[in-house]
Amino acid sequence: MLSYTEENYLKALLKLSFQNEEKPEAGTNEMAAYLGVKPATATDMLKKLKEKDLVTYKKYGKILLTDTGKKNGIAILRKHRLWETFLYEKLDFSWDEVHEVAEQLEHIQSAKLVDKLEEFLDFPEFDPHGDPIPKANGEMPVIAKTLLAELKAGDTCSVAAVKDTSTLFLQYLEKLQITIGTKIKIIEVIDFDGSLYVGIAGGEPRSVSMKFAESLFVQKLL
Amino acid sequence: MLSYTEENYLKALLKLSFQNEEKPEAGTNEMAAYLGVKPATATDMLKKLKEKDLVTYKKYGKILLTDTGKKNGIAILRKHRLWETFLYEKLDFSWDEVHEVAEQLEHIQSAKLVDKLEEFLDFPEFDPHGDPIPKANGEMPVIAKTLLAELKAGDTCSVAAVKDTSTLFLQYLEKLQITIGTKIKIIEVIDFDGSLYVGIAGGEPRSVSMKFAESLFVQKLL
DNA sequence: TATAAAAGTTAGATTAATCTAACAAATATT
DNA sequence: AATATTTGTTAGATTAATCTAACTTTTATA
Repeated sequence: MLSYTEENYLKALLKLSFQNEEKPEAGTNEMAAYLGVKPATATDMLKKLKEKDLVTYKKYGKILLTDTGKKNGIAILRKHRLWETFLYEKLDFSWDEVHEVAEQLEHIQSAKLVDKLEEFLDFPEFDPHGDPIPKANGEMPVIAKTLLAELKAGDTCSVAAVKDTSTLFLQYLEKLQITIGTKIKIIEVIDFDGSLYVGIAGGEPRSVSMKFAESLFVQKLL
Repeated sequence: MLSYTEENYLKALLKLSFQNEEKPEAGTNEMAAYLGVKPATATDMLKKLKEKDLVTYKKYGKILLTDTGKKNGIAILRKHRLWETFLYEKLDFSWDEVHEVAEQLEHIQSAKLVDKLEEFLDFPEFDPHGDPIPKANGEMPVIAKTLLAELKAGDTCSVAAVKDTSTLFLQYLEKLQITIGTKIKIIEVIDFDGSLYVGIAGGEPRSVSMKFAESLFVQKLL
């Protein structure tokens, strides 16, 4: 049985492994920063996780999840995203409110609960932020991720997921009435600062910053 | 902010206060036994709870919840019973499965979650075991509790709640197809051993033990 | 390549919750 | 009332997760 804290470390390592496609390994400081603890604390926990065969790592080396570690991490991610979906769809939580509560709910231990919840939600494939929800067997659709910033003038796309899940960004999206599935047309790319002039769901054209365009995953439409 | 453990102590004290109507105060050993810890541990925690003004107690004296302590305890009970209702009604958990998971869910911190959950469940008044669910303001219907064992031959009643919530008893009830609201008619009281000869929902008459009759709360019907 | 900077580790301390063993107080019994 | 039993407390230790401060290793840079 994993402790609440151990689970958080595994989830963090999994998330970090997603962040840098090429290299799924993480560093102690990186991990500590992600979890909001000091590096010394992370080192200690790493030893424990290694003892339990959840990570491979040696002193001053990189950290990598073992198969078991990854399996556990994915199970937690699955719970997190199912709960987010529940909060958003059934309890009318807003986009930016779901995360904090799901952080707690993801640690509830009950295999039956997770599976029943999934069934109750009618086997959703994506959470409210557009991220894929792992299946009970650990499978997880890998989606080609295109940033809005990668598109060119004339392209049209549909919002697929948010890269930045900060409250500030999510609330800004809500204000712009952008949600998963919203259509965006790139009218012009401003080379000077990388900002885009876009049409959102056929509305009045407006400008969005490069930072904005790099925080949104989209699916290019024909 | 209360810790997970502190919350459990408050809930235990509240439950114990319900158990003995007349005297709502509890003893150290009683409380330790209820929580499955050693008396020494309970004493330590008591000091902490006193420090936080959640209980009144002095050395070798009885333990009593303060108003704040009671308010907190009721809030936890409210969450517990709402979650039990959710599991039972929405996720098809059985009577005897809900408790264990609700024990975990009751510690999730989010006022919004509780209130939204209550709304989602359409403001239920009783949980699956027939116990009243406290309202957001702490109000809780106090129901006159009659034991099945108190009735006489010829009486008819409707099952109101279970006193014993052990898995064994709940599964036995399920086997007998007894649930909240089931009608029971007392055909005969066997003075020899206190057992009852009863008709359950108009079915074949059968005998139930005194222990059984003392584990079920009912509402007498005219 | 030598050194400075960054990254990571160790040692020692702290806090919360728990335990055991020994002791003290209150209650019950003869 | 004296004593035995039950009930409750204290002291000291343990474990998990965290910290700070000092130290070590690796990596980057002049």
